[in-house]
Amino acid sequence: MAGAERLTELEGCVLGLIRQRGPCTPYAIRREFLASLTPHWSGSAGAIYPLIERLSRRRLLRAVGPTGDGRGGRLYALTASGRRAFLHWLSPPFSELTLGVPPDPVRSRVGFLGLLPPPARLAFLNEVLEQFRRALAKLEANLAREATDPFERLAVRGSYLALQARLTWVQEVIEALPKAAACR
Amino acid sequence: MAGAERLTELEGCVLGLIRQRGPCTPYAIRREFLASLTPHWSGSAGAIYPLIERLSRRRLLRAVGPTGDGRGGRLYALTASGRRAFLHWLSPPFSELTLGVPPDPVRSRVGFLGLLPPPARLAFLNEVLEQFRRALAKLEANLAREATDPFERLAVRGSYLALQARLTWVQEVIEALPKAAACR
DNA sequence: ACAGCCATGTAATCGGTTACATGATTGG
DNA sequence: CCAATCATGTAACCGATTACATGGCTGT
Repeated sequence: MAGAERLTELEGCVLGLIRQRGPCTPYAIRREFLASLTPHWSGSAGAIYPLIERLSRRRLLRAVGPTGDGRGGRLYALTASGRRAFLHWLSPPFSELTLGVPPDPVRSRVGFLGLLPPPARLAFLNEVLEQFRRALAKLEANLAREATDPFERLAVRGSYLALQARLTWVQEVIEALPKAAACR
Repeated sequence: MAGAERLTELEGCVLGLIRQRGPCTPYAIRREFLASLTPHWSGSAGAIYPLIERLSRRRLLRAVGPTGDGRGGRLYALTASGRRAFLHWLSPPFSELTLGVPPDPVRSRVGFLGLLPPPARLAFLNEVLEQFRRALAKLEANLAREATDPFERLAVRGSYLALQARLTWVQEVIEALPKAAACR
């Protein structure tokens, strides 16, 4: 059973994108990440091209033809075992890392807020609040505009709700600020 | 200006922990991550010991004495520039990566849910739902029990709300399932 | 005393980032 | 036609992971 090792999160996403969109060039994949709503993956060439190469050597991807634009690029598609590997990545059971509370750099910092001089705490929180509001507005616009795949839409809705939850939480922290300062 | 390069997320957290708890051994730091509510950092020895070493060479940490347990371990504390670097990490302005929507492997997968055979979709979502409920209960217990630093508490509250938001979102996805299946 | 855990590391590997190189394509 | 951008890569680096090695401490 070839290529049966587990997939990275990024590898799973790339397989999924190619499966959804049909045969793709590496660059088309890159663009998805470059335009992505979450900044977590840079979509750097140094990530994508070697990844495609890797998955090709594992026979999960296969070049299925030239792009035709004279740049020597090629279209890649999933093989049968690629489809299997993708479905396996997509389906339960999931690891703790998949299901657990995702990391949030703002949350980490709030945990250390007591180490900031009290006046700076409110400044921190207000700054975060404003940025969150801005991001939320952008997401709203995005949700209103695009008519994509219903599940992609639901995923975007997920980031919207996540961001909204973070926002109300920050408001809660602001309100708790005097009390927190007192009990230090 | 020595050691003025940016800190990793993990480096920032380690500095913060040592600042909060006072002089620490590397292993004490490891335990924090091993017991952490979010599984994102493993707290592996191979991450922590070299990190402490790195920050020491950058003069952000300094060994301030032996542990006294005869194992040759040492207690580390922040230097003056360590405190500066930490405050800089902790304060605005923040990068896009810090403020943006954090990654969520479940969310990624939901975006590809249309590629799963329809009966498997509900199974996926129910599994996630159950796991989230379980995790939520654990977090509740944790919030009820521990009387820690108020800001750490608020951070835990943040993960609670994040998890809760994910849960209600999954329920929303379940309800949207028939409609989504129809419009494929 | 000895088994098992605590604590401190090290080595190999791996996936992703930044930065660079190169040629094709396109717009003014 | 020439500059800017598109597209395809490659090289060096870097931080974190897993797995391993070693030795002190502790409970029975």
